[in-house]
Amino acid sequence: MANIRDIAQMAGVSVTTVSRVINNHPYVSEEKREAVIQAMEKVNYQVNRTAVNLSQGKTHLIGVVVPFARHPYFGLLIEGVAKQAMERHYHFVLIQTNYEGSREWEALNMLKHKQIDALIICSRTLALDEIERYQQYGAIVVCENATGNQYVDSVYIDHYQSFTDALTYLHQHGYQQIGYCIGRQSGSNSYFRHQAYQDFLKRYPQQEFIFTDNYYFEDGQKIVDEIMQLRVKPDALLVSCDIVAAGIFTAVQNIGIEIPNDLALIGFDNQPMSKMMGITTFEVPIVTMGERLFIHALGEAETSHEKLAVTLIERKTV
Amino acid sequence: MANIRDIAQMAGVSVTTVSRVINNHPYVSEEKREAVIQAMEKVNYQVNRTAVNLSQGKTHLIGVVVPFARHPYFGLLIEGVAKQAMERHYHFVLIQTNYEGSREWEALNMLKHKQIDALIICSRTLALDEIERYQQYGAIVVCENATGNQYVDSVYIDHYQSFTDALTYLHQHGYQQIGYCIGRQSGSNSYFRHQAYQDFLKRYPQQEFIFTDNYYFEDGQKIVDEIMQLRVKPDALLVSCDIVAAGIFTAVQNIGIEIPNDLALIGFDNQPMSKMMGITTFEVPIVTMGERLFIHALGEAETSHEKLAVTLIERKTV
DNA sequence: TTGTAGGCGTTATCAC
DNA sequence: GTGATAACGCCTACAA
Repeated sequence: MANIRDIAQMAGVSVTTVSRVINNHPYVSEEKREAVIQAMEKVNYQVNRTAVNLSQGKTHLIGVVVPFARHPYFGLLIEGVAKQAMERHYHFVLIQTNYEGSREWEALNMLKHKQIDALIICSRTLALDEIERYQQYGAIVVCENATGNQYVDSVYIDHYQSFTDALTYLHQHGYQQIGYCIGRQSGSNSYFRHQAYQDFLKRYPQQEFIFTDNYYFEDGQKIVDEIMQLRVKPDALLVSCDIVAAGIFTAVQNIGIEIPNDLALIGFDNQPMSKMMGITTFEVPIVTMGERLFIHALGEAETSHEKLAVTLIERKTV
Repeated sequence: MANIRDIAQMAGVSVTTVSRVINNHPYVSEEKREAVIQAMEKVNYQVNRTAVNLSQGKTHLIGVVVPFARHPYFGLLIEGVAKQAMERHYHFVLIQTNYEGSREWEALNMLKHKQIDALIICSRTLALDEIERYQQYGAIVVCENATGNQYVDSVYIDHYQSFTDALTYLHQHGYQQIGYCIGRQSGSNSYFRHQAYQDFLKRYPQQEFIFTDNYYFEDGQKIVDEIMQLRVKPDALLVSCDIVAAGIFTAVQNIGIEIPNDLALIGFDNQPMSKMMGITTFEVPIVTMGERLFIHALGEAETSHEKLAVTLIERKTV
């Protein structure tokens, strides 16, 4: 494959001139430009991006860390990132961690080794102060409330507030035994939601119902099975993601539990599926969040920490 | 940031020696190795992968082209690719095309510009002979029957056969008005399925029912709406992906259509969701397919074209 | 076992 | 306008 020197020789100019025409820089006469273009076309010249990267000290690549790539929530987040990446002529390396710390380290090391320019961590298991240290190698953005942290940027929604709003809404509609379903128990976002739940329980004492490790549609069945084992059952459920809510909605139909009379449901994210099933949910601007994460990764955001608003969509499950 | 030369100087050795210890090459005395390691630790030395890439002419990166990253089918495919990539210390750049040709060109150009070593095309809209030409820049693997093509590798399942099997199975169970639901009409895999359907109709004449542009759960509702408009309705549906079948299954419950009596359903892929809902489906080894795609991309496959087997999982919707 | 020197393909800084 | 030439950071004959 021809390189820039070959082209220079063929066109009878210097590599500088060739570089200028490649990058549309000024100060090159029309004849020489023409000659260079001729030469490039003749041998089907293509720039080697690796060389450009080395020379510029940039890769035009950012890393995106997700626990599960095929979860609808992260799917939308990725979509947002991809959208901005494309517009700005960037690409991204997807790193699925399954919440294994070693994979997160690997992503961090890619930053260290200059394989990527910046890193977006959509969800993490490593401690934030471990992650912070890698900020010296490139921008790091997390998708959780990291307000006050001076090393990493963050884009997030106020999970405490939205959970509180949802609980209050259910309470106002007369529900008295409210539980919630979530993915993992640990994690920053889960923490805020749990806090909201605990604070709500202080105001309106009732039994606690928490269902954990729920990520996918089929986990809805699992939750319903668990509920059926209970002597005292919840009469309303806050479900951290729509697809699980849809699973509950479906699983419940065969066993004579009526929604919303016997059981109310509030989902999160406003995935298309919840619309079709008429599930009351919170609209979370996930795609926008992905886009903003990317903007922060490029260091083009005005503020370090950015909160996005959510809105309740009232449908038929409350 | 320190480079290999700095380390060499600090340790009082040559860059060659440093390179040797970095890459665990033989022929370096214990003392020198120790000195180098000391120096590296002292300044927290990290290799610059871009430089390694340029020097070796490899990026250790492969491109993965999908139309929609958050579709469950492609999600599983990506999972398979990711699995192998991790084991072999590769990473991958995800390119979502939305079936826009320009995005596919972009992926092809990444190969040309040596930003990636190889390219996996999970689904395409560009013509295969356009794609073929880029094979000179790196291995290209497609996820469709490309038997006989000498430029690109392929990993695929026999859609003609599985569709034929499914149609026959439905026929044997007494269904007489069989239709099918699919994503896009064009595309190689769709072509084979359509052929199977046409050939079946020749053997057992009946009205034709084809529902296109169905990708997600909510499209099930769309299909059911369309069916309700029909004077003559299908009594069985072959659905090219489980999630759509699940959507149909759900949409049908409110309008008094009984499954499988009024309408039989056969899905594809055996996604967890179909298990939960008891949907009869074909088990397609999607994750394995992703893994094999990766192996082919690395040029480590024994044959150029590889067919994977599918099996029918009988459940309650036929 | 070790080191020298050239190469990988660009970009960027000067001087002309 | 144009062109040497030195980075960028690493690898690898080849020589010693």
